[in-house]
Amino acid sequence: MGTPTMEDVAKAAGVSRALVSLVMRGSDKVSDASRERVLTAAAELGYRPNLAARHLASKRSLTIGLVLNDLHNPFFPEVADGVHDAAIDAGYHVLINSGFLRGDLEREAVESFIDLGVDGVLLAGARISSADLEQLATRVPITVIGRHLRSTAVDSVNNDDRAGGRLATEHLIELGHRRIVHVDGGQGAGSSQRRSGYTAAMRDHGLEPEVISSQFTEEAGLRAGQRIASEGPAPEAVFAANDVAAVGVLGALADHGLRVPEDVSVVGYDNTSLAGIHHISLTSVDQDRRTMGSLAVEVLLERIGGSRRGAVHHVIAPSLVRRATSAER
Amino acid sequence: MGTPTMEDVAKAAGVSRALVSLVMRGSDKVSDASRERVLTAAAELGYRPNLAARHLASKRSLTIGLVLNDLHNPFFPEVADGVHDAAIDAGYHVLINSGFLRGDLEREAVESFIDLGVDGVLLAGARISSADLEQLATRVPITVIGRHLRSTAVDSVNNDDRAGGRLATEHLIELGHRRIVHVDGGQGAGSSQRRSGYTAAMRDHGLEPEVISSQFTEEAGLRAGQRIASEGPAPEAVFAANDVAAVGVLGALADHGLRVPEDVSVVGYDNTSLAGIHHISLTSVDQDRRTMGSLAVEVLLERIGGSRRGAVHHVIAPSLVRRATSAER
DNA sequence: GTGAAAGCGCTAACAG
DNA sequence: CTGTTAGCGCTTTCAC
Repeated sequence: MGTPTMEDVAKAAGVSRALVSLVMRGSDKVSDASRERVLTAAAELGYRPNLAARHLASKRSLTIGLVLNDLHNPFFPEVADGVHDAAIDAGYHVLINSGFLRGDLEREAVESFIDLGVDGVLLAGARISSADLEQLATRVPITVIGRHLRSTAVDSVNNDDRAGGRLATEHLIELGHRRIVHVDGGQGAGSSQRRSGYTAAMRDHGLEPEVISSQFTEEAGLRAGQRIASEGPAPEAVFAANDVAAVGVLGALADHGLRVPEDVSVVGYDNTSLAGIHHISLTSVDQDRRTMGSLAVEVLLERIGGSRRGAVHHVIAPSLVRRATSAER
Repeated sequence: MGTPTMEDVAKAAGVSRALVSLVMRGSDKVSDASRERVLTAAAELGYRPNLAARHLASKRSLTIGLVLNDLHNPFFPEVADGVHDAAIDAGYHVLINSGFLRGDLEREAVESFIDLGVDGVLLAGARISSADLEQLATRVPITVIGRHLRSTAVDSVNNDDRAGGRLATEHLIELGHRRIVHVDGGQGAGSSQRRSGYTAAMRDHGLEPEVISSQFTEEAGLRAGQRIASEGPAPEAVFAANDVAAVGVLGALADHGLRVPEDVSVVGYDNTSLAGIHHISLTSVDQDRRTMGSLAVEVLLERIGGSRRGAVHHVIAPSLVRRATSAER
């Protein structure tokens, strides 16, 4: 007879189906004796509630969808850890989808989460357009992690990328560097703020900003590094918009015989596990990803629960972690 | 009136609900005129089929669940890429869950996928017990990636870890090394086969195997490396059971002033993106993760479709990728 | 506390 | 080709 249903459990326990439903949902309007009977009957039959049916009837799924922009960037797994912790605590399940670095696929991922009936969606490192985001937010509560928003419909949790960009740049300036090139993150989340923090810090110190357009991937960092190393004299320092790109830059510099940090200092962003690897030991701007993930869940659940109307935008302060790739001139 | 339902579309298009259902499922038993009417009505209303309802009624969800053992290990995202490609081609959605390196959590992840009603489950790098696996397989089709199985109920796609272990070891032997230590992967998937390949190769060449028990994490590799570097004279070479652990070993060796490959050669396993990073340039055993992911989807869909009864266990050949961490003695 | 009845939005025969 | 009729397994009033 296939997998047991609530009906089967009710029959086995000698009660009505509605009573079983109450027990399964942990209601306190059930006598201990009945609860006991139902629970043992359910255990004996190996009964498990059918989520699709529950969801169809109740309009809630106790599930949130998490869209990660790029599974290959170690930044995201750590966000996912924080999300999981907080979600489990709140009794929610988490389902993950990858955006494969593409805004259109992110949109699709969100849509399939909506079709699936999740109660809310978390977007990490989102590259999706603001217009799409606003539109999707009319259909499901959305919180974005790691991207700046001034939306009234979508909540966000982020670090202060502008301050982080400034932090990295001023660190290099303090070390005595004057010609500092920024390898930016293109359309990536937070990229323009990091760039603007860099530019502002340079100007403040009477230095000329020099930006190379790039992407949040090692591949793109490598290409940027090759340009830096081959076109004219090498700069004194490079600030890459994230760790993954910084690693690409490091590789290109090494290929061209440039020593780090003796010839060129390099700073990254995110302080991912990559930066901590002994052989890389990359100076990087840290944002507490785990906390951001947990905070995002809280914010999302507030909106799902309807305990808040307006949007909230959390911004946490980044900090600089000094390692071996940056040194005095 | 909330989100539009099939009923609304039928009304707007002036047809029956069943006809709308046929159109939505892409049936060819519909006149072009009707199809057109239905499609435009659906588009105007912004109608999207409710997956929970569809699933409840049809017993199929066109969704497969992918459980990744550890989001932090770059091995898994690449498997996920292969899985996604093949699944999309077949018209299936993929949902991801992390096992957080724990067998019990993997089990839970599978169970929640079952509750959700996925058509099949893919387990990558599974650490779950065989007994649990067999039990779960009675409830949903399961294919395991990267673990050796002799099950008749669960399919698997794997590389030949024993051959890979031998490959790595013989590479080091050919380079003239005699004292080669193996840092193993503990309970990790494929670990015991890699170890046995190592042991067999050593014995074949009249060498004494030396195994240090460890894990598939950088942290564990670091500890193993510290033991190797501090207890007595350093070995001539180390074969670590995966890249992540190898990176830990590299860090520990460097901390102790040992040069790689001048003092010690190091080989990893998986040939992940980590191994290719310029500053690491780790010699490693490659297994084509992307292909494994795609193949696993094919195998799973065969079973879901019922086109095969018995279990199938694919084994692909690994290959060695030589880089800078291994050199002649 | 407990049971009966209605229905969530969709698919799946089965007639016409 | 199109419409009718039953449910899928669960939640949710609403009486008892």
